[in-house]
Amino acid sequence: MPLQESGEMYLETIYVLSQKSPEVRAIDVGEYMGFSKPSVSRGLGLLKKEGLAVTDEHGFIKLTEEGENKAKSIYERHTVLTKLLTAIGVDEKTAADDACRIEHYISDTTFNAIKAHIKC
Amino acid sequence: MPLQESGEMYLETIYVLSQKSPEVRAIDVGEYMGFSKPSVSRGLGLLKKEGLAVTDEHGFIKLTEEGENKAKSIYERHTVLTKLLTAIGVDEKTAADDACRIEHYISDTTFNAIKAHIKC
DNA sequence: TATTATGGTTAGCCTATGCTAACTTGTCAA
DNA sequence: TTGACAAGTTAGCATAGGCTAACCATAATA
Repeated sequence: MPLQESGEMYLETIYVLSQKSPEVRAIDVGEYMGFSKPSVSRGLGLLKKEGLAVTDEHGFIKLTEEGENKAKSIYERHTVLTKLLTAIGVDEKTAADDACRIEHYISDTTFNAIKAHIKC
Repeated sequence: MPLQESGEMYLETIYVLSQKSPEVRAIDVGEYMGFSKPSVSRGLGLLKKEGLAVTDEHGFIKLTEEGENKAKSIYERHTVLTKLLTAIGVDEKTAADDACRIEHYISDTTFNAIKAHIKC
């Protein structure tokens, strides 16, 4: 099954948190996203079932190669969209918030067009 | 309750269809959206409960003033987003498809920025 | 050692929103 | 008049994805 918005958000959050510290726990993900422990537990379970994440013996969450690739591409969408929006005058915070929702819904075609456009 | 994506789509569809003909029936909405009759029936019921639509004695769907205003603003997002995407090189079809999803998720701030940007 | 705090899971509820099956109702033609 | 089709509704199923309550396990501390 392709990831839904929810799954993409968990993936992206794990990725972002692991940039700051490699020791990412479920509780950190929940805190960051404002979700309860059980929600994270299930969300994470789905990522594991899809082979996108694993937890090591200490309970730290690691993305698999596939998971990391997906997370990176989602995160790239996030940054590119944020750049596009700030470039046309949207404030930083709103741009990031909107990008965070939009990032799950644009096609590759559109994403590539935006990326090319921003480079100009 | 604020409308969800689903409700916005029903509203927009009714609006679009009533531009072509004022006699819009639930079955037409379902056909246009590719949804079953019961789905439309429920969706429409929600719009009625929110005071956004009514059905007349012949079963034709009419938007209330509030419903029409909302529908217009959603549709405007759709057209503006489509324009933005085609302007940066996305093909017509993809632009419309993506706009159709994104339109429900952008803030007023971002929308206004895009509108202003396009006018340049 | 016994208690408590922390982190994770399980069970089960709720809403949104799609679906099918089956019913109702109204119109129209044989 | 009756039978059939078209449109709409009702009942109930499924999935996604939040939540709380309650439980388990491990680690830290009195």
